Amino acid sequence: MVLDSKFFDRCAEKVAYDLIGSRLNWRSGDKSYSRIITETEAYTGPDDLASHAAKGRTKRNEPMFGPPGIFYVYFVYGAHWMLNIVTGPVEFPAAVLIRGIAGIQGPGRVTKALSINGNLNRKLVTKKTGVWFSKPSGPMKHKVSRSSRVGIAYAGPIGSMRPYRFTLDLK
DNA sequence: ACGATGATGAAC
DNA sequence: TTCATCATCGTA
Repeated sequence: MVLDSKFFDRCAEKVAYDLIGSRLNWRSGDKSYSRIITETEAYTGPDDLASHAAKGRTKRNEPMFGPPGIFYVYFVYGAHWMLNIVTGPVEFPAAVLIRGIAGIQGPGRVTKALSINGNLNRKLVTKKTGVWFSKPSGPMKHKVSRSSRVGIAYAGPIGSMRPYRFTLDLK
């Protein structure tokens, strides 16, 4: 089943957890591709010191304040595009970063593999857009691990501590 | 372990 | 307009 705005209209932490084991789908030309999501991170609101939203509303983070189910794509380190999906509720700045899918580890590598760039920013997550998420309707049998987030030392010891990184546990 | 690389946000 | 910083990655 394709994940719609309703799925993303929940807190980022839950969405990030549920996305593990779900599928990231994309279209390239006339072909479609699909891979299991293996790593995500939640950025949970204005009080989350690791989040861009901790600085308030800016031109860059504007999409985070938008409706759940739109993409937040931004450029870092002069080299890499980061793929995020905004979570609910509307006007509450939160999002989930896609850090890895099967066979591709690292947020910059994911966007590179999918040829994702700023063009996707603010777009709604639908099949029509060309990048979407899906999940089997039955129960999934996998284990999810939690840990602290990567590359956010600027958030300080307290902000960095939150276990908002989710990974698929290979048994 | 470290430099590349350019947009971003805050300061001046 | 300048400056430090950055939700990273490839190379060493």
